[in-house]
Amino acid sequence: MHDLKWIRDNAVAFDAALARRGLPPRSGDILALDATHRGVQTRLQEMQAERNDLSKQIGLLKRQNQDASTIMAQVAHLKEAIPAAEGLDRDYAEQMELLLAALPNLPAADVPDGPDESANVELRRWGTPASFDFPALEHDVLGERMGLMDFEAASRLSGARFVVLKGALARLERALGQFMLDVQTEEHGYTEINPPTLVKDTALFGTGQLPKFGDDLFKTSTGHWLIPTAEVPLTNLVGDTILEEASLPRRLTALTACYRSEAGAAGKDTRGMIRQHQFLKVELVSITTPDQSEEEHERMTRCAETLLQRLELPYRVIVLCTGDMGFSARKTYDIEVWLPGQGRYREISSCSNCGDFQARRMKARFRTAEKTNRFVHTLNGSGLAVGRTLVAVLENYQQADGSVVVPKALRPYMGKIETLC
RNA sequence: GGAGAGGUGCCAGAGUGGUUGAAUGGGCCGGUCUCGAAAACCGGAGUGGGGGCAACCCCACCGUGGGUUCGAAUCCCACCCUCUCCGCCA
Repeated sequence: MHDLKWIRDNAVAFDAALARRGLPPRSGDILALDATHRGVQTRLQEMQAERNDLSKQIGLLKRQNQDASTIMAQVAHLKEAIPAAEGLDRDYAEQMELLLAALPNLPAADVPDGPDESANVELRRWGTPASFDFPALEHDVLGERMGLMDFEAASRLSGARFVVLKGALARLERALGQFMLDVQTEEHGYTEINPPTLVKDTALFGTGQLPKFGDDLFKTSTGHWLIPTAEVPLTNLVGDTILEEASLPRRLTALTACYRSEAGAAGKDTRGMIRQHQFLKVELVSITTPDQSEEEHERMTRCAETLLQRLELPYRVIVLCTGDMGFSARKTYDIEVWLPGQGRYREISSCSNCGDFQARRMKARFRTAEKTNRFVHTLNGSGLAVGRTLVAVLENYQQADGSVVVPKALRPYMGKIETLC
């Protein structure tokens, strides 16, 4: 949600920032509506003040058992005017809300401009893609050959874009989740949360999925939504609260199932378990002061990278250009892991700084030393999508005979299993 | 799912349709006292919005949204949420 006051004072900058997102200028519409709204508001408030004043006089007279009919006649003309003005006021406020809620966050100054993913900029690489002396296979081929990954069964149960994992492979996914959570909580200071995965629409509004992107979500017959990411419950945890500045940053993590309808992804990644309706993800969320937010963004990204380094999976980090960023983000780093079977890097984690965009929507403030309340900054990122990490492990650790070696970092979680075959 | 109780400020907890933005207690901030602290006493303090260079003025807010009224925390309706009991259930 945008700050209307800021737009009033920075209309040109606002439109310029929208332009970087490929959007037409909106400050004209917004400020015109704002002026009209404030005019109505002023008139309404004047009438309310008059009514309050006269009503007080009526109260005084009545208590003294005197006749108040003269004053009551004076106030009569407001009887229609005030409700009418109130209605207008509400309408304009609602229009403004719709107008602002539909606009995405403004990109940070150092985000590269560009229309789509082709303009993203690679920042760094870690690790060297292994060269196999045999043709590398894709994860789904490996998994099915081992009899540990069953897409047919999944489609009988649930249709397309689901998978059944079995035996050692199911355990490997569990091991990955445990490993990631342990590193983030024990080494990086994140507090583990086990949140609901069904939420109300207010929560989705707070993080920006609603009102615009409901099509991407699953909704239950009870009106609940299945979360597309644990960012939703984790971030909304601080919604409608005032935090003490000293308690920031707050770092939260959760391992949850995530659900996405993939409505706009028809035909994309239909094979394998790259793009599923349901997947596990370890999410990281930080709630910070504005001062801390940029540094925290870098830190969070490193926290996610650490996992790939421990797993010895080659990756690269890119910064998304203005045209490729999500709705709520002002800056986003994607971490892409190397997939030998596909012969390319593939997104495995996305770390976004949302500034105070979400905080304004869900009213998350902090109290400063001067005792004024300001909106917090929220940052969120996956501390890795577990399913895609599983894919990366399979493809990077595959052997000539089609078996897969368990990465060292996961051994403690795998019991006696050292190889999947 | 059935029955009941309730949602008021940082917390607890009053509140008769009319100077109630809201008693009281705790906590918090400032001060007096003290070498310092505690205790005691005095004082201060909500959030958002509109206007003004400013002192300051005005409006709204007692779960949410409507309604009745000159006037609503208080009365009416709907919804949401919480708690207790019963039923069902992993």
